[in-house]
Amino acid sequence: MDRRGSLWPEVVKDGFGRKGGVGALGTRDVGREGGAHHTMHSHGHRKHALNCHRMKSALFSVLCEIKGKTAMSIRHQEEDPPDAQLLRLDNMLLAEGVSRPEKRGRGAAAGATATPGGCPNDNSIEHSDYRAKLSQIRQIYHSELEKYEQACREFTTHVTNLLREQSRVRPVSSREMEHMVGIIHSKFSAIQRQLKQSTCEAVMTLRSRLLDARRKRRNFSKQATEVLNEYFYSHLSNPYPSEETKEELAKKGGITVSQVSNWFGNKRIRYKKNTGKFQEEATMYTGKTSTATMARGPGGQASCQSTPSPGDKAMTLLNCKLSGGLGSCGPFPLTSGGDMVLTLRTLAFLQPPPGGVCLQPLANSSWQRATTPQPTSSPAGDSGSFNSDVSN
DNA sequence: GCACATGATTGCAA
DNA sequence: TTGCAATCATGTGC
Repeated sequence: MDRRGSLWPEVVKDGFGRKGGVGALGTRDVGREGGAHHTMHSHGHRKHALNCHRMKSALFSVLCEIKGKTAMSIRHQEEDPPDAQLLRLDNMLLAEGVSRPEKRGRGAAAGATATPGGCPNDNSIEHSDYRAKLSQIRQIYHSELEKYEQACREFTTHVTNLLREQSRVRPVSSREMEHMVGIIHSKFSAIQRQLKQSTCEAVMTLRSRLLDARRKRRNFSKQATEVLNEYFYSHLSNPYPSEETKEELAKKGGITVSQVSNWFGNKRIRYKKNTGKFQEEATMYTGKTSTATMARGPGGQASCQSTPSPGDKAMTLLNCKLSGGLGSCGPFPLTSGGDMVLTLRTLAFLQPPPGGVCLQPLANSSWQRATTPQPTSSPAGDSGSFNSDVSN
């Protein structure tokens, strides 16, 4: 990263090595002043000799004349157009949260969550990785920027001092000084631009690796799947968890709320498409929950949302019966005490109320035929349309 | 390598 | 905004 080493001589050359006697004389003199080849004594002696030289005034006027000519070229170099690329880089670094100083906690996360396709609730490993690496990039960027700025300040002071020194033997206008400072700044800003560009590239690479790989997925843990399935099958008549429930499920499963939403979206549609395929799973989970309910006893559930509604169980049971034939229950284990209770509850539930009102929870299960209406007589083996049969 | 499972994304409609 | 449906892309078991 030794850009300073290559830049400094370049600027010096650009500033002092210009064609013409003035620059040549000045450079040589100043160069020696800054160097260690000559003693201060001999240096002062030369200066004195120069100032007392009888030709000094004549030489000075010649220098002024030449200066007048070179000033024109200076004028031509002024007023660079604003750098659009630098602006873009600045904007991007600002947007990525690199330009502004690092904030702790939420501030640091903001950069990551503002990304397209990023999930606001996503605390995945990838995102924490991203934030950590972005933080590293930010630190490097700021330390390098600080270094360059300091170097720029030092060098500007250095050159200004040299020019002041030179102004004793040659005409150095304040305009020329400003011009020289401008050159230095432009050189340093070129370096800064390079730094910004590299930083942008690093951020883009990081993003493409960790954030934009949106389709990267990992299967949920067994626990997460179980939590979700338990809820789904125990609320089969209305598998639409509320926001609070989603949060609860997310917490239980160690996943995000949006992942819970995705999962339920996928599950509903896949269950609806192929109910038969999910029979075993349904049986397993409803069996589980009913056993759990039995073990806990009535009222054992803290949340009524987690308690399987009779309608759900009835539906699962009927699903089972219809797919396996009314005489047998296929894989559904009717031998356990819990399932006996379940059957009784189901039968009790299926009793039409005195007012003759339709079975409410089962009516809710119309989600399965909400958008793709199922025919009243379903094909053999497809028990997905039984709800309409029952509720009718 | 293939088929299937599954989480994520996208476009659309209500 | 939410959910559905289709689709994509990756994981997994064989």
